[in-house]
Amino acid sequence: MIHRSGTLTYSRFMAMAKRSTSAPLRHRTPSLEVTSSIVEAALAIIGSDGPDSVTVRRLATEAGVAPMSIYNHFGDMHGVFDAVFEYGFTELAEALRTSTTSSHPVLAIQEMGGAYRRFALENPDTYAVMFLRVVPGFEASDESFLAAAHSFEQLSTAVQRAIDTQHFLPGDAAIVAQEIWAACHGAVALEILDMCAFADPTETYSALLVSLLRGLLLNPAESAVLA
Amino acid sequence: MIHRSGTLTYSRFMAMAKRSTSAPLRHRTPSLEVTSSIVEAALAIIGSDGPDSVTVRRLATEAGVAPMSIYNHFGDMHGVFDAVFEYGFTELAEALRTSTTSSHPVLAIQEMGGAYRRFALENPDTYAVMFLRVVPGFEASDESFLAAAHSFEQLSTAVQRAIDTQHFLPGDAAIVAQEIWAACHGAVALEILDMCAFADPTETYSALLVSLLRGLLLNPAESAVLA
DNA sequence: ACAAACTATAGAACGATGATCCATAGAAGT
DNA sequence: ACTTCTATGGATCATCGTTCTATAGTTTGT
Repeated sequence: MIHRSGTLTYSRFMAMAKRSTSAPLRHRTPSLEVTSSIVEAALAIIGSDGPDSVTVRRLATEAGVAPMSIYNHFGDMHGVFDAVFEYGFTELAEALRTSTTSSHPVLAIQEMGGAYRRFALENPDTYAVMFLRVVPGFEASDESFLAAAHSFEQLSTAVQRAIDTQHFLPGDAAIVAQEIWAACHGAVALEILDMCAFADPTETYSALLVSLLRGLLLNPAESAVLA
Repeated sequence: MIHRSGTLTYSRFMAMAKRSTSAPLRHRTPSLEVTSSIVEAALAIIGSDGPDSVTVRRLATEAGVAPMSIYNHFGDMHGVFDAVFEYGFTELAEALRTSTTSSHPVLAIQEMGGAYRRFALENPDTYAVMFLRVVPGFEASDESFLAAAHSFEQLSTAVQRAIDTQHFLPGDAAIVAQEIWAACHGAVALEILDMCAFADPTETYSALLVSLLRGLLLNPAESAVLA
């Protein structure tokens, strides 16, 4: 019986070529590079073709690594996504940290909100790994949640400052920060999902920030400073 | 070589039993029931084991239907999820429509926000199909988006009323409704994803509604009526 | 310097998945 | 009653994550 062969892809060609060489000639990637090259390849695939396209075989090919190395270094595919998750939140924390140019506590939060959306729109698929359930069965590890918590702290301290300086109504900074985070996430998520059919996403986002911040102000009249 | 057999599940037992019967004895499900039974089975599986567990074979088994019927009726698996998507938004629209008991326009919106969260928490996995990207590659059809739009209209008309009665600041009702929707979705999404480590979700949600509505009020002092 | 422990390698293999094809036969419309 | 439609059940395909195997390159301890 003749097995019907599929299309001849480049990887198949390479596999056949390697098989035909008489000398074994295995190349071994240095141990320290393996982990980072796998994560970088994953980020590249996520960015170009989306998280669904990150398969063991393709990831190994694009990282220049054996499929088994993924299991050696990350346990399973979820481990790779966990690394992506953690990396994403590290980047997000950095983006939030460097976003505040204003000395005004409320304006600083507004700028932070802008940086949040910018990050999401620049890395929509990474954002989807972090905040949507695009990877079936994946749940972030405790260590990765620490990175997420670090992102949250950036906002939380800014909120605390706004409360301490009596710009915001007195209250629990954690709850207020969570309110702002939820609002920003919701707007960005709907935008990425393309569920803003009836309103311009950019306009909605800035309006939402202004509305929410106005509601949090001790003196709502102060909202005039919010551009 | 002895093939190591897996656990003997009920479906396996049934499959073996069927295979051993000599008479064909096919039963045919009436055409009209097939579609609904498939969707109902999908909803049942989603509710009990999550969207990932909805496979062609299991869905066919639990719906009492041949695997091919799924393709005959829905084209592919995405078609089934599209039906779930549409059904979910139909239910959501109904939940929002029947939620407003108050005659006060702003309180009505607040009640609607409560109904939104209640729906999401009662059907978290259906909500995930609607608002998270839990089904790889699935995108809702245009018809299903109409159902989603109908849900949005419930909120949009309530917002228009709050603007017309001069409770809210003057502005585009679509944008304001989108702001509220985004905030509610964001809070609920983070709660379902269990990313509210530092603040109680229930407290955060009601606080977010109050803060945002206060920011939207023509006279923020009126926010005292928001419980 | 040499031996042992570690781990990356290629490749086959397994079970489960979505999807397609097929001939048969029951249900529905004329 | 006859024709058309379509559900059935089973085989089949490619691809997926994962595991196993033997081999061999790298690192480390003595």
